Amino acid sequence: MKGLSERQNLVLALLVRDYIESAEPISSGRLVDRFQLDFSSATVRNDMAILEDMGLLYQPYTSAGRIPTKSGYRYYVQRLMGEDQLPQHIQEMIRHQFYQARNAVDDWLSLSASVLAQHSQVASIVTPLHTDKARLKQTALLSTRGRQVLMVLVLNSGEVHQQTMVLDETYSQADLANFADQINNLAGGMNVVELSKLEVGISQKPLKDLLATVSQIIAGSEILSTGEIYRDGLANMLSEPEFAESDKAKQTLGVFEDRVMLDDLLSRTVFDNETPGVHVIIGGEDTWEQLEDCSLIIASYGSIGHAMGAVGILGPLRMSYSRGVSTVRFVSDLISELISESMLS
Amino acid sequence: MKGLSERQNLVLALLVRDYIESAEPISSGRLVDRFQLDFSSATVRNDMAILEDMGLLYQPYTSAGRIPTKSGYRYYVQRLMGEDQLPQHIQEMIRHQFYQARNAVDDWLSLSASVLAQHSQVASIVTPLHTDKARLKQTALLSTRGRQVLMVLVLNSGEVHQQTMVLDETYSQADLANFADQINNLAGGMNVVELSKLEVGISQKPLKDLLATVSQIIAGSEILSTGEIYRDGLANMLSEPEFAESDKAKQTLGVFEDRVMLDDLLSRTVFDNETPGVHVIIGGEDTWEQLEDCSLIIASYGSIGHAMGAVGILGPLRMSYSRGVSTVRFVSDLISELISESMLS
DNA sequence: TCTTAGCACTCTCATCGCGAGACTGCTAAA
DNA sequence: TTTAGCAGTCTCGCGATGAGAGTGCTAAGA
Repeated sequence: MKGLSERQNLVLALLVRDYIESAEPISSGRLVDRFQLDFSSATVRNDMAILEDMGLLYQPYTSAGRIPTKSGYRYYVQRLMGEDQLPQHIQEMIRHQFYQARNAVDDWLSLSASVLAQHSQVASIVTPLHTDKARLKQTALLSTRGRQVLMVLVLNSGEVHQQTMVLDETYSQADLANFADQINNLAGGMNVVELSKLEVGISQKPLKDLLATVSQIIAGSEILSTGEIYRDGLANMLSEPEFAESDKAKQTLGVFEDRVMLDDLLSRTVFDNETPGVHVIIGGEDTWEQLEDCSLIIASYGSIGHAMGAVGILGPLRMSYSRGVSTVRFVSDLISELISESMLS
Repeated sequence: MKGLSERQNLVLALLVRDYIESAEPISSGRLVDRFQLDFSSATVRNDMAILEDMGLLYQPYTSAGRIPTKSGYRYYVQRLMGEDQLPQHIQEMIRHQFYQARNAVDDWLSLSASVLAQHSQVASIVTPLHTDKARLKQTALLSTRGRQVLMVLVLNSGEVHQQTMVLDETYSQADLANFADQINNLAGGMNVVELSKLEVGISQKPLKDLLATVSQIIAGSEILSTGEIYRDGLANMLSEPEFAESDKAKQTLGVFEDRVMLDDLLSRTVFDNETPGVHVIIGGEDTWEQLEDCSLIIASYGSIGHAMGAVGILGPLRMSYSRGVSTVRFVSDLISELISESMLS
């Protein structure tokens, strides 16, 4: 992969950019024309042949223009693509939208999905907050109806969970407040493992059940696949010409609905990686077959040790990577910022 | 629309059923063959010609078989289609899935979306609970971090809302519990209008802000377009042959993402109608253009006066209406039942 | 050694024509 | 009122054809 000349890099970069715009195989002549190159189409043709030998380009058939291969895109993203920042006025606009939203994580996330879809013109995916090692911070119990109570937990990450449960008998709100206090004193600051040890020693009737529910909720919060995934912009993606045959469209749609795959993918990339920042996954990188014809640009938000989640976009191989990367980076940074602000205040 | 003979009704019914299965124009001969009719294809041809004159069928081109028109489907659904119950063992299976889920409305709804998609083989839509006239039942305040507190409201419908807010100074959990008590005493049982009157008379610093937030949340809960809409099974729908050209697919996908339209549609049908039960909307019924090539089967769940929402499925015109209606009916009844059980217990 | 002009060659794509096949509509008889 | 028979019509698939686009190669020039 070494030894691409300056000019070959230029040819590859221009070809990728042109193809991303036009969605048609790019010919040597067209490249020279459009970009006013000061060398001839024959020269470009020679370079193209070399790039093809290296597996960066291919021809859909003899004597057609060239199209980037997955490796071609990867090379482009890693070495040739300059990342352009999102224009200042668009940044302002997005910030404004976020500040107008209610001060709630859920709203931010669904807004993120819609912002990403709109500015990248492809489909977006946003996973909810998820805590690595959840510890109980605060408990509340509210009577709702008869023996049914609502338990609300705040975790140390700031994440909030709620669950209704039915107790053995009817208690007054004062009793419930008392139970909540006891739980906070007994179990405050504990994680799942510590909770399960604690449970063994408790046998009083309502408290035992309540603690069981607490630890069930906290355990549940540690599983990645919790909560709804926010999605938007599917229609954007389907309007791309590569999804004209509905086979591909269907396959890609499947990805969108396949939580198991998404979870696997996220935990193997954004969450499992030392290098933070934006990840670009091109054509499934030979690991996820269903993603063969798609690229994914994802980043985590939140902070390690506290609650985390992922935001990203899903588009055809032929998507605007520079735009995508800058949009995803901006949005993930923005949410992280908002969340940490809301935690500190 | 009067005066269809017994045999013409039969021909129409068989044709619709056959077309729903095969997705191909149905010829007179085929009908006689497949259903062992004891009259000839020429007779069927005559009846078909009459049905076509009445606008119930049409030919895509001269000397092709026939396809039902929207009116044809409507006639079929209203008069000819017997509704078959979901088979007993499938009912059991679905019930089982629901009882295994956590006892939380959110989980039931996302499960409903997946069940509907799976059993109807088209796409499903489930809107969250929504209260008609929300009244405050119970409040809790939990300190999360510094001056930030989490407010949790239970409405008389059983619906739960939460919102974080930042107070003017830091209060202890005991103070907060005290504030919550005050709010419950002052504002318990009130709706938005009453709350806004109450607010005028209050000027103590934290209480005033807290009450403002309460009424903001309750007001928010009265707007239909609140909370995530659960969706599933898009891939199912795209695999139908009518969505082979991606134009239609894209249009239909748009419907899926267009909350405004969905809200309009739901409020004009399920929510605004005296007749409860399952509604079938065929081809947008000349009101919603985007739905021209789709049918929608929807029903409300919950109960009038308490919290309500809608469940439904979205498929091509050529979908199995009998299956769809019975599935939607079963699921909506089941959720209603579960919700009212969870309220009473 | 690198670049470029020129040219033959290849492959796609749109178009056309044609024949087979599928159904219908009509007519006339039962 | 139903039915058999038949002519007529329209789609669809197939193969041929020709234009156009773009390449690879060769040989000359820098």
